[in-house]
Amino acid sequence: MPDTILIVDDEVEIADLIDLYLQNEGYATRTFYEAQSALDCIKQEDIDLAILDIMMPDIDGFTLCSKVRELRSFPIIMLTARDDVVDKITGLTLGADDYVTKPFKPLELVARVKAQLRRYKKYNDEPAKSEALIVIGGLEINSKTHECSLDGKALKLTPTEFSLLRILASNQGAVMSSDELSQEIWQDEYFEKGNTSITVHIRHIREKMGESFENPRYIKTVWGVGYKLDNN
Amino acid sequence: MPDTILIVDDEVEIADLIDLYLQNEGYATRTFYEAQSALDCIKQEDIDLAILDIMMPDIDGFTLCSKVRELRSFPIIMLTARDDVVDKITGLTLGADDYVTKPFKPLELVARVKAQLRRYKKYNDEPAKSEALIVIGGLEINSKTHECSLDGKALKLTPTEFSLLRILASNQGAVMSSDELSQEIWQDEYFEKGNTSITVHIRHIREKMGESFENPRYIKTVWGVGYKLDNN
DNA sequence: CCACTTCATTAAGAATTGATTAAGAAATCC
DNA sequence: GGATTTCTTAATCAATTCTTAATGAAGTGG
Repeated sequence: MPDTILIVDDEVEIADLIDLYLQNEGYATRTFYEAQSALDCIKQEDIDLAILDIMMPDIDGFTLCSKVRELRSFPIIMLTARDDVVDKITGLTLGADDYVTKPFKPLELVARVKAQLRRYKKYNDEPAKSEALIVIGGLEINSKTHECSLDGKALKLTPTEFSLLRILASNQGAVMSSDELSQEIWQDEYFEKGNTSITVHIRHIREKMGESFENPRYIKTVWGVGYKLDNN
Repeated sequence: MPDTILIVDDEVEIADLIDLYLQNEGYATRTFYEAQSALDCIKQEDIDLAILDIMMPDIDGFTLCSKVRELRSFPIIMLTARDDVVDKITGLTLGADDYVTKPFKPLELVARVKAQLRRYKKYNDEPAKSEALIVIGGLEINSKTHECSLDGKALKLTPTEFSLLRILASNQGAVMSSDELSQEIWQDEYFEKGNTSITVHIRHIREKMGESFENPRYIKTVWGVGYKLDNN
C-alpha cells in the first residue's frame, strides 16, 4: 500500500504539479486548494505526510500546521515563497519538519518527501537536517537559536562557519567531500565559485574549537575524500 | 556503466561543446539538434538526465520539458538565453530541476549535472545505501564513514587502498583482473596510466591487514588471472 | 631442470592533496 | 556612506599518497 501524501496549495498549477510528480513516484495523493477541506480529510483518512503552502487566502500555513499537529504527528513539509528566516524558525517551532522555498525544484521536493518518510518510519535513521538541536559529545549546535557551544562554552561562529559545522554534524560520521559541502552550504550559487574556501573555513572552525589538524577531536580529515565529524 | 545524458539544442556548436565536456567526464551522451528525435530517444533509451535549450525552432524547451515529464522523472536542466526571472519560475513550475543561463561556463554546467545526479541518486538508489556496510568475516568496510576494521581493530587505509578493498569486497569471491580493478578505481582516467601499481597497493593492504602472500586469510592471488577476496 | 611468465617486494621521487597565511573583495552593519 | 566583519582568492608550504622501476621469488610448461 502506497503512502498517502496530502497537498494543500491555493495555486492550482503548483498543487497539480506536485500531485503529478508524487503520483509518478507511486504515492497516493489528496490535493486541496484551500485549507478547510484538507483538515476534514486529515480527520477522516490515513495520511502519511503533508505538504502545506504558507501563503493561502483562507488559513495561513502556520495555523494549518498547528491544527494538523493537534491531530497527527506525520511529517509536514512547508512551502514558502521566499527564503524567509523568520518564517523558517516560526515554522519549525510550530511543528514543521522541513522547508522548501518557491520556486522549488520538483525532484528536490520529491527527495525531501522520501527523506522525511524514511526518517519517520525508521526512528534509528540519521537525524534530519532540520533537527533543531544536535548534540555530539561536548558539542552542541542549535539551529533554531543559531548558537553553538563546546563543553558548555559558547563558540562564536560566522554564518558560513555555522552552516558548515551544522551540515557536518547533521551527517555525523559520514564523510563529505568539499563539493558536497559547498553544495549544501550555498545551494545553487555555489557553482559560480570554486570550493577551495572550504578548507579555510574548516581551519577557522578548528581554531575556534581549539582543535589541531594533526590531533582532531571532532572534525577529521579523510585524505583524498573529504571531512567528517564524529566523536571517536 | 556511465550515466547517460540527453542534450537538446538547435545551436550545433553549443550542443557539441556540452557533449564534448560531458564525454570527457565519462558520461555517455545522446545529442540532438531538434526536439522530436530527442523525444523518440527518451521513449526508447534509458536516460539519466536531460539538458534542454529553451529557444528552439520546432518545439520550445518548456513544451519539451513538459512532454518529457509526462514520461520520465529524471533531472532536467534548462538552458536559457537571458537571465529571465519569469522564465525561471515558469520553468521550475513546469518541472525543470535546474537552470543555466547562456553564455555559461562549461565546467559550471558539468558541476550542476553532477550535483543533480547526486541528489537524484541519493534517494532513488536503494542498493547504494545497503552497500554502505560490507562485512566479510572479521572484515568490515563502511563506505559512508570511510572506515575499515579487521577483527574490531581499525585499519588506516589510503584512498586508493580503500577503494581497492571495497571493490574486492563488494565482488566477494569473484576473481578480478588488474585491468578490471584499475577500471573500477580510476574510471576513465585509467587509460592514461598502466595498472602495475595495483600489486603494490595490494601489498600495502595485506601488510596493514597482517596478511602474508603465502598464507592469506582474505585477499587471495589467483595466478595468471587476478585477485579475489573471500573468507574461505 | 630451465626458460618464461607473473607476482612480491622495496625504495625513491613525482604527483596530489590539505594546511596555512595574508591580502583584497564582498557583504553587512551602523 | 564609512567602518567592520566576513568571505574568497591565491600563493606557499607541508604531508600524504601514488607510481615507477629494479630486483627477487614463485609458479608454469617444455
